[in-house]
Amino acid sequence: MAESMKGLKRSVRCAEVTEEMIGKTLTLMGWTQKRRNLGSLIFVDLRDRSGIMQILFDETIIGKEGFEKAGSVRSEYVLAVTGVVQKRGGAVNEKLKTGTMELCATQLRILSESDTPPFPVEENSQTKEELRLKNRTLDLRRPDLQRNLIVKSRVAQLSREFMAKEGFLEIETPMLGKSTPEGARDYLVPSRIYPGTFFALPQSPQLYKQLLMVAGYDRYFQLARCFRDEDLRADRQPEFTQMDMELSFVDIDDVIDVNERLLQYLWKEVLGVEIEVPFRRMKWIDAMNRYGSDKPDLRFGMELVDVSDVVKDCGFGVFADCVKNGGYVRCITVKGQAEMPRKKIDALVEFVRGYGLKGLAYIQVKESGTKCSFAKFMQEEEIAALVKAAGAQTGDLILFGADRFKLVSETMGALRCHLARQLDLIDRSRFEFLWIVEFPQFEWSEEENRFQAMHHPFTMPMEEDLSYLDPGQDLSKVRAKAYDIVLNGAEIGGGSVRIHQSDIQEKMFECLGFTKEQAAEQFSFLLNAFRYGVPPHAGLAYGLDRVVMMMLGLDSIRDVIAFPKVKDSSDLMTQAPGEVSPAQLEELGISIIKS
RNA sequence: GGCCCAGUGGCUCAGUUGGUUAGAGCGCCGCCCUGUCACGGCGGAGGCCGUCGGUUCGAGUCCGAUCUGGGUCGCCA
Repeated sequence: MAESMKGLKRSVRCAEVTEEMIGKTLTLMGWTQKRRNLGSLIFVDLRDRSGIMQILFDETIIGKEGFEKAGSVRSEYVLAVTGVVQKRGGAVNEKLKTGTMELCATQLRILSESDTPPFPVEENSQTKEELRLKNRTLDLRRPDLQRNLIVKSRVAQLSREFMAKEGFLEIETPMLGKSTPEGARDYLVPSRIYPGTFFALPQSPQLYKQLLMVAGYDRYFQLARCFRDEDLRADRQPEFTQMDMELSFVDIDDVIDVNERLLQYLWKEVLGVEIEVPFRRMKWIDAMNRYGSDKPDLRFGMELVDVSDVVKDCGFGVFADCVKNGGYVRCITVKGQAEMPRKKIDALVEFVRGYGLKGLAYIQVKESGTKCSFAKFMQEEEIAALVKAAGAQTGDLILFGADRFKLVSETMGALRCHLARQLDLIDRSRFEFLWIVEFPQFEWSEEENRFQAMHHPFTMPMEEDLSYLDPGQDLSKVRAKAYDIVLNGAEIGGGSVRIHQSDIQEKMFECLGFTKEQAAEQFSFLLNAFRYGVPPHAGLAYGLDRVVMMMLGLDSIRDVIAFPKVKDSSDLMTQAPGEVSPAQLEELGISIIKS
């Protein structure tokens, strides 16, 4: 039978008991982690979000009735225990903060009983995530998830403090907005007043924060919930939080400066880690060439080498033809892996095929001689030239890919990361921050057969490239004043200097294939606002969840979100999304087509 | 939408080339135990192997489909 806590007040959290409290009478409340019944002594590990405190039940002290009650306690029962803090009679438990002490109970109340939990509530759970997510409240009791969410709370708190000190105002922007054509799929919310019309949940507060700059708020900051109806990944949820900011009268360096100091502050305060500023900066094109990624992991080397020039006239048709057709041949040298067995190499070939690369050629620079997978097409000197160009030494394995720029670069970049993980080349304790700058303004969309904005249509082109900002020019030459902040191979944030001149904005829409009418229809509110005096402005947004995930070295974003969605964007715990009543649908003027 | 991995008692797993009553550890239940903290001892309950169909004398084990979860490509301005 559950008892009331009437008349009791919790003194401290379980692991907040200190040795100074020895001799004092305290009341602790929490969940039963473990019960050890020795017959005439019962030990209970009482747990709350602070940690664990051992409770001792001794029949000679608590009496027969209390002792019997203690005997009925099971895992996850919620207890209120009053007792005296004392040194442990037995050995000290080094694993616990409170391991030298125990609470000798004089009174016990069972505030709530518990069914036997479907899986153990413990750190480093081995239980399948599906079961944990179905019982998320139990899962959230686990110390590692509690730590993650506590860190996230602290990051949010410290960011607010820091930004306030820097003169940023926290201003909320709407959740119910207007659907915009480019970008991710929107989550839509039907309007009841105007049947057939819809609000869209924000993919980011982008336009609102620009309007706040136009309105003169100067420096804006917000922890903004954002929504994107796209497929999930280990580091991507449809619903996430941006740490979003925008500044007026600034250029790139001002934004970078304040953000480097913010990150430095967070890492110091949360992890006690000193990170050096300024961070390295790398041009997008260099990142693609050297790492095959716009978010390179700098914790290890194994850079890509372009050997297109070396092989353009070689006998191996795959390589030579690729280069002749405007493609590239790129390789990575894997130190000390010349003896990698065929089976493992085949697995790597399978890996790159997943990215669309047709194959992987290789050279094994062995003690006994060089073994080349395409030797029959090559002269010996040609192979030697390749080995030299790759910078390989005896004992190394060189892997080659050949294809269009983007495909071969990104695939070899992915292979680089894959191998680093497989060969355990990554120092998990390091934090390698990096700014990627000078992104292309436009990206060619095969699907739509037109250029699209790589960042978004409000991003300022680099001044020196403005002459190319014209539908008649080669738009691929335009670079953007955009920047991403990358940490250990993950994009944790990004932003740009925005266009604040209507003529450039109009050109931009023109380049993206918007007619004047379309632009006006979609963005009239922005364009109107821009008629009345726009300050130069720039901003940046972090994925808060991802920042915390990287901070803690976690592999899954679900571990920093209390109630995450699973792969198909549903919620295993609430079963959302769910059907709604016909009456609700009718009110909204919506009919469902059953397929 | 494609590809890959997993699905066996409450949990984590093992199940040999398809062959008699499907195993282990933990957990759970009962009894015993004064210093445990992975407590210990004794005893016990609990699964028809995600689902459907097929091959076979016979399937957890082979084949097909499907469901669920994970990873990934596409997608994510």
